[in-house]
Amino acid sequence: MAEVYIRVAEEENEEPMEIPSEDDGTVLLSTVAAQFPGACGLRFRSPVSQCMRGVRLVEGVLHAPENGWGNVVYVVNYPKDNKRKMDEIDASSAVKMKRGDMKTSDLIVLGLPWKTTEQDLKDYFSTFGEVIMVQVKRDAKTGNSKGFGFVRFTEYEAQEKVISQRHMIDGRWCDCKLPNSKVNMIHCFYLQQGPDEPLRSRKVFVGRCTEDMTTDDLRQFFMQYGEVTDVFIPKPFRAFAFVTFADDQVAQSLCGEDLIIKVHLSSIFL
DNA sequence: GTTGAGCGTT
Repeated sequence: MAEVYIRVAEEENEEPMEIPSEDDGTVLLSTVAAQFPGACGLRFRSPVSQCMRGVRLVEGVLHAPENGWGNVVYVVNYPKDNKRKMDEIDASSAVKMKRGDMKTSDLIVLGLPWKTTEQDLKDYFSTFGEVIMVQVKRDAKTGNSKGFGFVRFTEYEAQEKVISQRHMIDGRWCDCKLPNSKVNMIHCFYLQQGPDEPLRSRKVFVGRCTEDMTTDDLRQFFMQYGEVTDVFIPKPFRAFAFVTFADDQVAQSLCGEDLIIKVHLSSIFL
């Protein structure tokens, strides 16, 4: 599919702005967010059903509806009641993504041979990029290696490459990972909450479902509120479903709402 | 003087 421009506006009846697609016909959410800070998705009015429909969003990539993007005006979705906060989050993450200057982290190196020294580590990892720190963890008394260590690169690209593969170091296969401490920090960043806060639910209960509702129906419907990461419908039919969003705030905002889905009325609870 | 999933004295 060739590059096209899709028409996007804050509201249905407002002057649309043309946003470029990628070579494969998809549109990046980051491209939309560059013009509409805080955007979390797109929706449009189906010419057939006259209902608003969500645009499929998977990991930041917006996918065209069945018959292509067409000439309809796409309307920007914002996280409900949370525009300001998302502005800040998106701005900071967008800057990091665009400039490619994501900060590197120490990486834990697991499975090192007992004999491996820090010089060995530096020599090995320097083939991936500039190394700014290596450590081999040792027993304080004996000085024996504990069989693991840490490494840090200057370039984020080198870090990604190193994490993505296994490493043969001095005759043993080793793994490089983000240390748990950092993984927790990253989780907190994406969940927009502190490490001590109780986990906020990203999943809503959808009551009064009808048997003709498919997971795709529910996904299409709820995408207008934010990125849907999972839809679960119990089998056999039990008249309810669970919909999980990428953003817990979207889930919170839908709590208590009554929504018309495929003509029927469903009630939303957490 | 050993070992083989894990998570960092400064």
